[in-house]
Amino acid sequence: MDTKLLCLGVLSEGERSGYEIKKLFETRFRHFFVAGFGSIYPALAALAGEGYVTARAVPQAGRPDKRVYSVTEAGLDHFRERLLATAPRHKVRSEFCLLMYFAHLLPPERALAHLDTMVARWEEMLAGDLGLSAADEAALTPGQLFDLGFGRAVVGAARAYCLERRAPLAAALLDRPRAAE
Amino acid sequence: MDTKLLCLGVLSEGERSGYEIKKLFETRFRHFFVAGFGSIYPALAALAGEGYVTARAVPQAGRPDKRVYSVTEAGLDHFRERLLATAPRHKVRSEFCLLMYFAHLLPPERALAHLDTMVARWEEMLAGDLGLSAADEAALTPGQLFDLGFGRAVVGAARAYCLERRAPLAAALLDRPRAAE
DNA sequence: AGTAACATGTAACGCGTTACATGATTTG
DNA sequence: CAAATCATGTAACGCGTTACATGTTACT
Repeated sequence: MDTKLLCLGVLSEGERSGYEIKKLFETRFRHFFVAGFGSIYPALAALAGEGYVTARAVPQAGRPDKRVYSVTEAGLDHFRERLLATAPRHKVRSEFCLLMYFAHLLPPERALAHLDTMVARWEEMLAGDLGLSAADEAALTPGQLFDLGFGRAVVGAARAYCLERRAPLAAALLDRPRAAE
Repeated sequence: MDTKLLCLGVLSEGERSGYEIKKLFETRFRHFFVAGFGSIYPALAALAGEGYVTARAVPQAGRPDKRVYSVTEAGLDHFRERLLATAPRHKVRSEFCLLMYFAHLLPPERALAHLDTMVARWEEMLAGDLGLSAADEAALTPGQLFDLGFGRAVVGAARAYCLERRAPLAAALLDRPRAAE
């Protein structure tokens, strides 16, 4: 279970609640990892059951209690071991590419709208979590910095390619609109 | 089930056996979709059960029979409908980025080896399926051409970034090797 | 002699996604 | 007044991965 591993990893940087971990996933890891509450909460419960993390209830004014998790020594050891045993994979699953591949079966304006949607999403990412200032970057570990740059490079390339190819693609699709239904 | 959808898609370009579809996935779709036999064969069986494809046994000399599938009219309609209902998502799941993020918990040479592994894999892709000649490209639909370029742009950017950042990363990791165990 | 390629399938397991369930406070 | 945010969890379903099962031909 990868979610368990990543939870352990972020907890190695400091104690956090499940909700906070989710937020962190949405910012720092957004460009290479996604997990919902339905994965995170059970993962934390399992880690606690295995003795890799401990939970502490933190009461809050007018809010439900937070369950704040901390990694144990056994947890840190386990995390390092698992890291050493992890193979470097990098997998992409893209419905966007699928849609583009079969663009000739779609109304042209639909295909172009999909393209614009993706460009907008990528620009959001670049302006948001991937767009930190130089000052913020000074506080990062070499690895975190590497990941940040990697995200920028890859997402930036996707965006640039789509913008560059939009006009030629539009022309080609409108040239022979084989399937406007 | 996405595998079903993609199988239907490739069959819309012509009849093929499950084995051939797998080969096609490994070449044309490698950079944005992965599926094994364990997904493809059941997917084809399900599509046949729904009447979206028909199967035909092709005897072969000294080999087991091929089951060659063809898409039906209902199948083509269904495919177009499903395409129209598909949202453009683009998801990355990367153990490589995870490893880099926590590189400070790894022996530096291990982190760099992972990086080299990925560069080699990406170069293989660029030289292989993504590296067609201009003559081959003329035969592609606009969408196929777009995907090919997209793959080149994104994979190329990942490769270039890793090569560019290798030396600075190595220096930073060796500067304070916090966890050579 | 051994490995890779050709060829099809089943079954179990793991894991993630989605929907459901609940409830207070803050912001627009 | 509605929507978003904070906050935690369960359960079912879907789907993919992996391992198992079998057998021939061609190449090294």
